[in-house]
This record gives sequence, structure tokens and C-alpha cells, in this order.
Amino acid sequence: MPHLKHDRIPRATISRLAIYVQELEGMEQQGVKVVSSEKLANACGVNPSQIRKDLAYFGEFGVRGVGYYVFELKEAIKQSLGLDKTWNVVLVGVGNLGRALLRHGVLRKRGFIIVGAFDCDPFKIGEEIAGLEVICSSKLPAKTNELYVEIGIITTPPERAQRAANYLLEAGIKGIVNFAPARINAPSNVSVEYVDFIHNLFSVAFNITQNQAKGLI
Amino acid sequence: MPHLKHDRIPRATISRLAIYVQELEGMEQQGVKVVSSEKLANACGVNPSQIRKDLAYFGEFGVRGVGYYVFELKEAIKQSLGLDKTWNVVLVGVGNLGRALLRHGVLRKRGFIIVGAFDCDPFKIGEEIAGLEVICSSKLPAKTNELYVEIGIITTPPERAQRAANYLLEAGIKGIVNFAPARINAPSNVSVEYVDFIHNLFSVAFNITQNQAKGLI
DNA sequence: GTGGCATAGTGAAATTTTTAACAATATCTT
DNA sequence: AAGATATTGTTAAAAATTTCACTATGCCAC
Repeated sequence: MPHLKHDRIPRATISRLAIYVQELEGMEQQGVKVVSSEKLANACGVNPSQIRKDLAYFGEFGVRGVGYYVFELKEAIKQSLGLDKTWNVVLVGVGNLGRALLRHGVLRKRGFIIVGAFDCDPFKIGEEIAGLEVICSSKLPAKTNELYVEIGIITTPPERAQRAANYLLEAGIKGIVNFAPARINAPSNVSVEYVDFIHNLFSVAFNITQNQAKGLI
Repeated sequence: MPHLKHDRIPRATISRLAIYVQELEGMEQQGVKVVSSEKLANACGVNPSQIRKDLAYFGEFGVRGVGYYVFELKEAIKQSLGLDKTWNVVLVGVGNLGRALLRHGVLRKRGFIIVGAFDCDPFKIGEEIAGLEVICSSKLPAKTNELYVEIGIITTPPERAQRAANYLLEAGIKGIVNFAPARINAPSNVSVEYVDFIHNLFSVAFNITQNQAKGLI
């Protein structure tokens, strides 16, 4: 665990660090060895100071007059985020979205290994998806005790999200990513993140409406 | 278009309005007719003042001493966001995620109708998914001129995101929701939203690491 | 080794966003 | 119809976040 100079780190900073990693990986692939905060900022669409400030929460990674070594910075950020290990994940709710996540290679590539898939639909139980057998949700707590699982993904319909969350909590999970469009209750020491891309579509719809009103289009 | 009392509305407000709509719909289904900012705030996990403030950007929807009429407020917010109409959408990139979105009913339910699916992979072209034939991406501009399309969804791999964006821009699209983990360039009058749930997994991983360091777990 | 240059790190200022406090007002009770 | 009550809309304060401006420092040329 790297030393944290300040105790609380803004959520927005974490979100941007993820973007920095993404861009740094791109640069690495293109053979870029060193990057300045200004260049990285341009690539990420943010302010250079913001990058330096964000990084300052975790330590000093740059060389004055030179910039940041791409590989080193990327590794340092990943370590700061806790991505220098793999995370075992279970998924609850094998609908369209759940299936897509199970098949989507990006999770594994990023170090999140889906080790269990659960659903309460008898027609889905027993089905095999991406090498995983779908198991009855009620067996989740028992099953996950066998594995070392820290994160749960909820991809159920909204009305079953809380039940899925309860199973996950019972299993002693420490973090939840909830794709269902519903708030869920969890103790404060369990980290809950909400994902709902409909919000982004709403945002775009709103922006278009605004732009039209302003006569920009 | 409702009157906007202030010209600039925070992005965060728009994002929360989407949550309010979600919760209001839940309440409507449960037969709740009236709700106070406090009750709605609890349901959404935000501060009551925040709700009143957010709504104030668009007008006055409540009744002092009473609260908000659930149905009316929901409709008013949807109108404010530009959701009182349907939006035609095209999707570029028919991978796992693209397929899931095509099959996922939630887009249509929310008023976003996918009217075209595009991909550059010859093996995918001609395939039919959810009643749509996959068309070669290069034909996108010509095809979308036939339809009235305002929003494009990008679900290609990151290295093809910009090309997809270029096709969309050529087609005169006014807003883009980009699921590919890559920044894209677009003129400022085109609204671009980025969706990447890996960020949320990163966030959860970071929070868990932090909580562990703090000894909360 | 000295000077010049480039750029990170940082403290302060500016901005934005959130929260609190309160005045305004609609409804209900008597 | 007057007063009590509840809860909005709004103003002001507080908090958080972002940006600016500057200082510190490492590298390179000479």
C-alpha cells in the first residue's frame, strides 16, 4: 500500500486515474517512454495541474524538467488503485447484460476474474457460459465461501437487486458493482458502485436538446 | 422546452435527475401519489436540499407544505431532460457488448430506438440481431441519412472508436455515447459521453484496499 | 561545473458544488 | 377565517474541487 499524503481522496480523482492508466497503456503500446503532464492532460481531456494534483495524493512519480516515465507511472497508479493483484468476482443475474459481461474479455484482462455466475431462473441454472456453470442464487453464500471472492456484480432486474445484494453481503463480499437501476442498502464498510449507462444517454439527449435550444445545431 | 432559470446546469445535476426519475417510477408503481424532497432524497441517497436545488434549475414543481406529486414531477423532469420524445439511435460495433445492448429492452423502454447496427467485420455483416440486419460501417453515413438519427452508440474496440466516431459525425449525428475505452475527438457542438464500467470496478477495488488499510474489514 | 531550460510539485486563489438555514406559502384544523 | 403545520423555493454559508501561479529541481549544453 503506497503512502497516502492526504487521508481522503476525491472520487473524481479515482475515476480520472482510471483514464490515465488507459491512456498510458495506449502510449506504452505506441512506444512512448516519457510523457509530460501537459501531453497526458491533452490525451485525457483534463487540465495538466489536475493530473499533477491527482498524482500528488499518492506520491511523487515524476522527474522535474523531464516528465513521467510512462511504464513506471502506469504501474504506480495501478498499485495505488489496488490493481497490482487480481480480484475474484461473482456475478448475479444472467440476463443479456450478465452474459455480455461473462463473455467480455476486458474484465479478465483488467484483473477481475469472474469465478461464479448465479441466477434464480430454473431455466438458466445449469447452463454453461464462458466456461462457468450458472448456479442457483440461493447457493451463493455457501459457494462463495469456497472461493476467495471480494467483489460482486449485480446484473439482475431492479426488483431483485436488493435480494442479490443480500446474498452477496451474506457471503461476506466487500464491494458491489450494481448494474441494476435500483438503489441498494449495504453496510458502510461495503463499497457500492452504481453503473447505469441510461444516465449517459439521458445526458446526451439533454445536451442535444440544449444545443438545439441555443441554436448551435 | 421548459424555461431554464440559470443558463448552465451542472452535469452532476443531470445525472441525479436520472436517478430521481428512476425512483419516482418505482414509487408510481407502488401507488405513491405524493412525495416530499426528504423522502425522495432518502430513496436516492442524496441530500433533500440537493433535490430542491436540482429541480429549481428547471422550474417550480412542488407544493409547499405538501411535497411533489409523483407523476407530475416525473413527467416534468423527463420533459426537462428531453425525454418526452423518442430518440433514434444507431450502434457501431456488434461485439458482446453491442449485441447485449441491441437485445437489452431497456433502451427502447426509455425511448431510445436502435434503428441501425453497423460493423466492419465481414463475418458479422448480414447477421440479424434483435430484428436488425448488421450493415457495413462504411455505409453508415449514407444509411443514416435515410433515417432520422440523432445519437450514435460506439461499442467497437478502442482502436476503432475514432473511425466509428468519424462515420457518425459524417452522418450528422448530434450526440455520441462511447463505450470503447478511448477518448474520441468531436466538434464541440456534438455531445460525447463516455461509459466505462471498468472505472467502477477500479473504484470498488480501490475502496476495498483502502478499507482494509484502515482496518475497517 | 555553471547556466539555461523544461517541467514536476505545491500553496493559494478561483470556481463549483453541496449543505444548511430560513422565509414563503399551501393545506388542514378548529 | 385564523392559526398551526408541513414543506417548498431560495439565499447564504460551507465544503470540495479545479485551476493558476510560482518554486524547486533535474537534465543538458557548453
